[in-house]
Amino acid sequence: MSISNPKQALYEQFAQVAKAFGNPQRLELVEHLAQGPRSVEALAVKLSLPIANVSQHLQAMRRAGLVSSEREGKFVNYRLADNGVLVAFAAIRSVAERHSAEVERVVRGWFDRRDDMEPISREELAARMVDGAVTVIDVRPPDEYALGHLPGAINIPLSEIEAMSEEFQPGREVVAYCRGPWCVMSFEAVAALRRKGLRARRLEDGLPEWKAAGLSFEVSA
Amino acid sequence: MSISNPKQALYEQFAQVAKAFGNPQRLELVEHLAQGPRSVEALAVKLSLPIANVSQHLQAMRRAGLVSSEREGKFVNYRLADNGVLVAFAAIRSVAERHSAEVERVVRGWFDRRDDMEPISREELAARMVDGAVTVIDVRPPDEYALGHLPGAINIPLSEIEAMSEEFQPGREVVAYCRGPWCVMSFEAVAALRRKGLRARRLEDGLPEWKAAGLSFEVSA
DNA sequence: AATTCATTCAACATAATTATTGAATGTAGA
DNA sequence: TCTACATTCAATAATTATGTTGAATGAATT
Repeated sequence: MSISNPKQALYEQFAQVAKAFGNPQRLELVEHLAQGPRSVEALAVKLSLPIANVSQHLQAMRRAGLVSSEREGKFVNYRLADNGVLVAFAAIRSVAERHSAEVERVVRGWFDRRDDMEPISREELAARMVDGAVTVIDVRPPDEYALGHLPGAINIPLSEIEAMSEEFQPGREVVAYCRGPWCVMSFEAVAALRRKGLRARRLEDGLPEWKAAGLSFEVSA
Repeated sequence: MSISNPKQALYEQFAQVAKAFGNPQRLELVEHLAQGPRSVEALAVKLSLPIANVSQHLQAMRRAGLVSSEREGKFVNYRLADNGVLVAFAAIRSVAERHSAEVERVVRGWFDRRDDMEPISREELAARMVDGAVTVIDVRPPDEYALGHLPGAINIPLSEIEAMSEEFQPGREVVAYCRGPWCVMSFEAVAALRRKGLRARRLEDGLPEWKAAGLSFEVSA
C-alpha cells in the first residue's frame, strides 16, 4: 500500500480516522472520554479490560487524532481531541440507526421499544427545567457525575434506583439521562421507575450532547 | 467476539459502520457515489480496480448500510443509502483535517497550500452567481457533470483546461469545483488557470455538498 | 538508591481484512 | 436454447488488526 499520488494519500488518511472508530472497545472509550478526561487505568476499570489493551487502543486513537494525552505525575490523562470527534461518532451512530434493524432489535430485546421510552429532547427538557416541573436524575456513576451534570440533576446510580424510587412523588415526571443516546443505563432506569408506577422518560441523548449544544451544566466541588 | 449484552452489541453495530468507512478504496467509492448512482463496472473503471474487488467493497458497504443496490437489467446500480452517509464522511474528513498535519502536507506537496487556493464558500458563490459576475467551471468528467451540476456551470474536464484557458476573459473570476472538498481536480484546475494569469479560485467543496445544502442544480437532458 | 505504581513496549498467537483468480449465477438478446 | 456479459461467489495468499503476556520505562515516594 505505497502512497504515491495525493488522492490516494488523502483517502488513506481519512480511512485511518474511520478505522480508529471501527472497533467496539474504542467506541466505548470515546463514549467514556466524552464524559471527561480519564487516566488509562480509570478507563480500563470502567471497560473491564486489561490495562495494556486499553493503553494500545488509546494510542491508536491518538495516532488518528481522536484523542490527546497529557502526563500528570504517574498518570497519563487522555481526552477527546475536540468536539469534531463527537460529531463524527454521532454521524456514525446515525448511519447505523437508520440502517439496522439490528440496532433496533438489540435494544428491543432487552427493554421495550426505544420509542416507548418516549425520549424527551434537549430543548423540551431545558424549557421544563425552567418551570421546575420535572425531576432530572443522572444515572451515571458518581465519578462521572462529579465531572459535570445537568443543572439541578440528582445523581442516582442505576444500582440504587430501586431503593430511591420510593422517594419520588408519584405524579411528578422524572427524566433520566446518562452518557449518550444509546447508553443503556437510562433505558434501564426508566424501565425500573415505570415498574414502580412512576412517570419516567429518557433524555434523548446524554451529557456530552447537552454540553456540545452549549447548554449550561454544573460541576461538583 | 460473541455478543451477549446489549451494550456490546450496539458498539459492535456502530463499529461495523465505521469499519465500512475505514478503507481508502471504499471512501473513494463513497465520493463517486455521491455524484450519483453507478453500476459496479462504471465504478471499477473510475477507480481502475478489478470488478470483483469493487463488487466486494460495495457489498461490504451495503451490509453496513452505507449504500443500497438495485438491479437494472444486466447491471446492478449502487447508490448512497441516504444523506447521513455524506454527513458521516464529512465528519470523518473533518477530524482528519484538524488532526493531521499529514493531510495538509500531502496537499501542500503537490499544489500550493490549500489556503492559497482561496476557497470560496457555497454561500458566497451562490450570491455572486446571482450577479453573474463569475464563471463557474465543473472540472469533473462529462458523465458526472451530466448527472447534475451547478446552475450555469460549464463542463471543462481537467484534461482540457489548458486548451480552454485561452477562452476566458483575463479579468473575470473563475471558480472551479469538482467532487468534494478534497477532490484534487479542482486544485489542479485552479493551479493551471493561475499559471495562465487568470483569477481562479476553488469552491470550498463539491457538488454533493451543494445539493445537500438544498441549493438548486441542473441536470443535463 | 531503592521501591512502588501507572503506563508503554515487545513479542507472540490468533483472527480479520484485503486483493486476486477463476468459476458460478443471472439477465438480455440472438 | 445458446451466447454474451455484468455481477457475485469461492478459494487462496498476503497483510493487517487484535488480545495477551511479561518486561521495560518514567515519575513519585521512601
